Amino acid sequence: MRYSKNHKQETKERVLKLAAKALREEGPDRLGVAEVMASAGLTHGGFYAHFASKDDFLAETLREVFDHSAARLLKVAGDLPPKEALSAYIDFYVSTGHREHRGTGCPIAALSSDLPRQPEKFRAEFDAGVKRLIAKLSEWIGAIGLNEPEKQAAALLSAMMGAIALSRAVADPQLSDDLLASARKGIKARFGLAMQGDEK
Amino acid sequence: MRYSKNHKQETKERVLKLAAKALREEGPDRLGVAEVMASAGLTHGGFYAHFASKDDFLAETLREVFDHSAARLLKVAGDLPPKEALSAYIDFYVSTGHREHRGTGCPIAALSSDLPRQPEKFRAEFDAGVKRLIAKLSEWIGAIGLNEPEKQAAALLSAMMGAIALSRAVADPQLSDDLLASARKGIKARFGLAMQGDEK
DNA sequence: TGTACATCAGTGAACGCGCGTTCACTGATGTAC
DNA sequence: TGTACATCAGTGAACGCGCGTTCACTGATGTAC
Repeated sequence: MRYSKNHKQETKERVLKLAAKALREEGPDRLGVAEVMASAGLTHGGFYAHFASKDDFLAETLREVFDHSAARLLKVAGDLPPKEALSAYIDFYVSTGHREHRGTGCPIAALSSDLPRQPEKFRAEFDAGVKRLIAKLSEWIGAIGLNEPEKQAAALLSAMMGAIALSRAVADPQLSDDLLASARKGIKARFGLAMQGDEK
Repeated sequence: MRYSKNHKQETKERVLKLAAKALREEGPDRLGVAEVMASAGLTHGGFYAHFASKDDFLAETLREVFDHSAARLLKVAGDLPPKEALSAYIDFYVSTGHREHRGTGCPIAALSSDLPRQPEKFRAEFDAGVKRLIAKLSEWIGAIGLNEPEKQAAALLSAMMGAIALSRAVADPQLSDDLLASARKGIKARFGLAMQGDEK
């Protein structure tokens, strides 16, 4: 089966796109090579025509995930002035919608406790993604006049991802909802942001 | 080898104690039956004399972990008045010491992103542990006069566990340190608690 | 007090299974003539 | 324009390995006589 020039690359991108979702849903350990190839309509043998190893594949997938997340941030808050952007992103992040869609959400919230157990390549990609997000948050925080914006951005991110991670970890829906609402309120208050159209 | 009356129970407790550490370090999926038995000086075959299945074993181990965590909370802050207790516990939790010792730290921070992928039994044990901790935090928060103490306690816990989880997830030590310090500062400020002997 | 027996915590070989990885092969299509 | 050939993305059987689980067996010790 010989195909057009960029057929191979198209296949790889299709596999990566499917893997991006599966990685966040199942985590790096449970995500299987055969499974992700099958989801793309391929057999597992072809995997190594695209990736040198599962480790390499996971690192590439994580990069794809962070790229997509960064694009989404711009879509949600890219055109807004800093204060509104920060507020909109917090509302977008600390939400029941985000909680419910692990496969398309932030990889930091979905994979945090997997990271200490992953190989260096994966962790390096994770660090790069985290730093990119902190840089963006830091821009907004600096622009609204707060000091030590980088450090505050890191703390903000840890509070947001903690809220989503814990809201997914608990099985009790009432506790999960309350936790999310209360965390969002607390986080926004800390940055002097109003509650816009928020329940409670 | 017939032993004294409670020999079997002693063995089980020894296995659970070792598993408690391994569970937090390796996570429920990577933790192996044979491995934990070997760490107790036993062979894997004997495992099923103590546990009905790996799932049952994991749930029992998680309960053991939460019991130990609850005891530790009392040791750290049990005798203090509410405001000091809250402050001491936050300092204890959001610390580099806690970050560095996954195997003996809080299971919520160590396992959060594993939970959505775990069986119901494990998740039920996790919920029970989370609720117990929130109840304790809620007591302190209520006692210092803040309103909606349960919801605030849940948000507090999510901020604390997020700080530890992210500080472990990133590989860059500088970022990890800064993040922890900044998160601790923000969390304590939110609850009107002073920085006692804190760097910066 | 001494002997024979029953108990049962723990052993270790074996099982089926899914995993990541390898590799000889296939066969549709672009290219050369 | 038509035919022969080279290419190479993808196939599928096979590999070694570690996993959770089962089970016939062992042998030191408490108990019965």
